[in-house]
This record gives sequence, structure tokens and C-alpha cells, in this order.
Amino acid sequence: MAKAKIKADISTEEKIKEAARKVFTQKGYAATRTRDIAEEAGINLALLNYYFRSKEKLFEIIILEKMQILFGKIGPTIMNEGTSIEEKVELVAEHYIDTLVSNPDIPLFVLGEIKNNPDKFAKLIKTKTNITNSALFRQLAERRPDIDPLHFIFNMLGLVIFPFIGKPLIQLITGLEQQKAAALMNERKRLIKTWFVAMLEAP
Amino acid sequence: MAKAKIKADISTEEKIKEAARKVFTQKGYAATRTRDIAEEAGINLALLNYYFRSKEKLFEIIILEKMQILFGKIGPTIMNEGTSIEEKVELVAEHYIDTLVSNPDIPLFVLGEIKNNPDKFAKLIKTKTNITNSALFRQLAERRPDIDPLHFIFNMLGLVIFPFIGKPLIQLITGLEQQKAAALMNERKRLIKTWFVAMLEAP
DNA sequence: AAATTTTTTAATCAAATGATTAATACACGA
DNA sequence: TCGTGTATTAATCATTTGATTAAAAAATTT
Repeated sequence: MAKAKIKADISTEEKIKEAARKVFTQKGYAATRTRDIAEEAGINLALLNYYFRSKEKLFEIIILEKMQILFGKIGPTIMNEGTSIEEKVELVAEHYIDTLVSNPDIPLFVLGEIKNNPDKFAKLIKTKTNITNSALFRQLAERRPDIDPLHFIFNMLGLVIFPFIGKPLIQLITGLEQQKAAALMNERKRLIKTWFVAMLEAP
Repeated sequence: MAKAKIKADISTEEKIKEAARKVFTQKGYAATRTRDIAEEAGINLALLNYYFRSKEKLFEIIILEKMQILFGKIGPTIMNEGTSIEEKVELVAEHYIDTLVSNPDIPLFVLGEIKNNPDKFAKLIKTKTNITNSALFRQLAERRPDIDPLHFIFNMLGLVIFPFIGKPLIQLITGLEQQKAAALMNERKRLIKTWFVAMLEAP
């Protein structure tokens, strides 16, 4: 009954996690076979259970990581009372586009798994950052009392995140090459701020 | 070797398709068990294969339907040389938000499956509507020669579609109720047009 | 009504899949 | 170097899952 790992072999454990990151985010939980992960990691299948007990447990570790990447910085940014709407949007756009260019699979992966299993992540997210109480939310309500601030939250996230979700489709129908896609995403960092301000000031 | 269905029993075949629509769009291809579909349809598992040969074949029928719903009307709309940018955006927003309010699972489902298997849908979509040659694309290039029209395509689709993809998340962190969500989506039909024009005119 | 075709069911198969086990290899302090 | 705990492997298990089969039931035709 060997189960404790008092002395962790960083190398093997990390190899498995790295493989799991790749396969899980690429294919999602349901389509991922533990054998795929083992093969990708170049290890014996049994080692996966030796180090992580189960597919489920390993998955939770990975998706929490990815959720942290996807939502980790947005909380502090929108909570900051000392920055303007414009600054917040600029920070969010720049940070997330940089992040997502290196991790383009994350949004579809995370949002998909949240939708498949909302209860699982309910407590985890809910407590962390309540958007409704954020400085950004209040600032938006003050600037445009006639429009529900949630609209602008959707707009901001949509402008930043959607291109990464829609990219496979757009690549299919326009033949958009990977390089030009990356260039477009970088342009958006600057444009989104301008667009967002324009939407704020729209009649 | 009973395999031909010369006289189709609409009722049973349609029951299976209806169940397949529900389960596939809710959970995706990989997470769907043919037994789930059979149970949802209230039929014997073997009937699924009797009518549709395989899970794969049934899936293709369903996702083609859903892609038709998601993309079917956008082609003619953006190809129309006789309407302005504003009119096109308004038509797209109104049509898709109405459609997606009744079918909120479609975007994540379709975009997810496209990403999982781009080759499968390559020919199917590519030929259908080449956005790059659309009237909208040309109009956008004329109106804002300084900005890649693809940005505005992303913006339009993001404003319309993203709220439906991000809804599970937003519901989690704001407790947004289903009813208010629907009301928000309806508001967007009118707002998106204004926002889009504002973005077009942004400095 | 008899014969034929179509639809439905229960039972079963074969492959895939998550997980476990028992044995072996390895590391390292006593 | 021996012994003990750790890491790794090959083999195997139990379940799930997509699919098939053979028989029964229902519908349709003759």
C-alpha cells in the first residue's frame, strides 16, 4: 500500500502535471484519456494514480490553475478604487491578451467546464471576487446610470476573450494564419480601450 | 439484417433526434453516452443504432443543424449589398439574440466542437460564406481603412455571442437570475447597434 | 388471415478506460 | 552493504460504453 509521497520527485510529478495541462485544456475533461496524459508525459499509467489518486483529482488541480490564470488578476484590477474605468479596461485588456496569446485554449476550456459543472466551482469563485461590489461596477453605474453595468462587463470580457474562443471558426472561414491572428490580438490591446470608451459615451 | 427504413416512423426517429439535441448540446460529444440519449428519448438503446447507425452519425446530424442555426442567417445578412453597416449589425444582433435566448447552449457547443475537430467542418463552412468577400467586410474596410475589418467582425460576434458563453460564469459570480439574464439579452439587441456605431467612429 | 416487412426489445459482445495490485528497481541513510 | 522507504513497471480488474444479434412484436401487404 504505497501511497504517501514524502519525498516528491519533482521531475515526474511535474511531467504529469505538464502533460495534463496540455491534454485537458486541449480536449476537455470528458475527451481526455488518462492514457493520453501518461503517454504525453512519457510515464507509466499507474504513476498518474500513484501521484494524483485519480483523473478527477488531477483535473481539479489543473483547472484551478487555469482558472487562476484566467480570473486571477481581474479581481484586484476591477476592485482598485484608485484607477479610472479607462485605466482598468486598459489593464485588463493588456494583461489578458498577453496571457491568452500564450494560452489560447484556456477560455473555451474553463468556460466549458464551468458550464458542465457549475456547482463544483460555485463556492470557489463566488467568494473570491464579487463583481457586483467592485469599484468598476460602481464607476460604470455612475458614468452610465441608464445602462446596467453588467452590459459593460460583458462587453469588456467579450472584446477581450471572444476572439480566442471564435478563432478556430474564423481561421476556418477566412484562412487566417496563426501569425496574423497573434498580430491582430496585439492590436486589440490598444483598440479595446478606445472602443470601450466610445461605447461608454454612446448616445 | 434489418437496416433499411423505407417507411420512417417519424415519431421514434424524431424522439431520438430531440433527445440527441438536448444531450449533445448540453454535454458535448465526448461526455455524451448513447445510453443518456436513449433514456432521454425513452427508447431502447438499440434503436439509436437502428435509425442512425452510430453515435458519430447522429452527432453529425445534430451539430449540422445547430451550425445552421448559429451561422445560417449571418451569411445572407452580411452579403447583402443593399444594406448599411448599421442595418446589418442591427439585423444580426436582433436575429441572433432572439435565437440564442431560446438556444443558449449552442455557441459553446458549436465553437467547442469546431475547435476539437476543425478538419471535419473545414469544407462545410469554408465554401458556404467567405466573410472576407462579404459586403460587410468591404463596407468596414471603406469606413475604417485604418483598422482591420476582422476586428469589427470579432467585435460584432463578441458582443452578440459572448454573453451566452460567459453566462454560466457570470451567474456564478453575481447570482444573476435566469429572468434578468433574458431581459439583459433583450436590451442588448438595441444597444449593440449603438455600441457598434460608436466603435466605428472611435478615434 | 397468411405472409412479409418493419419496428422494438433483451441479451450480449468487444473494446476502451479508470483504477489497482504485486512485483521489481532505485535511492539513500544506518 | 544491508535495510527501509520510495518510485516505477507490467499485468490485471471491474466497469463503462458503443455496437450487434437474434428473437419477438407490431404494422403492412397480399
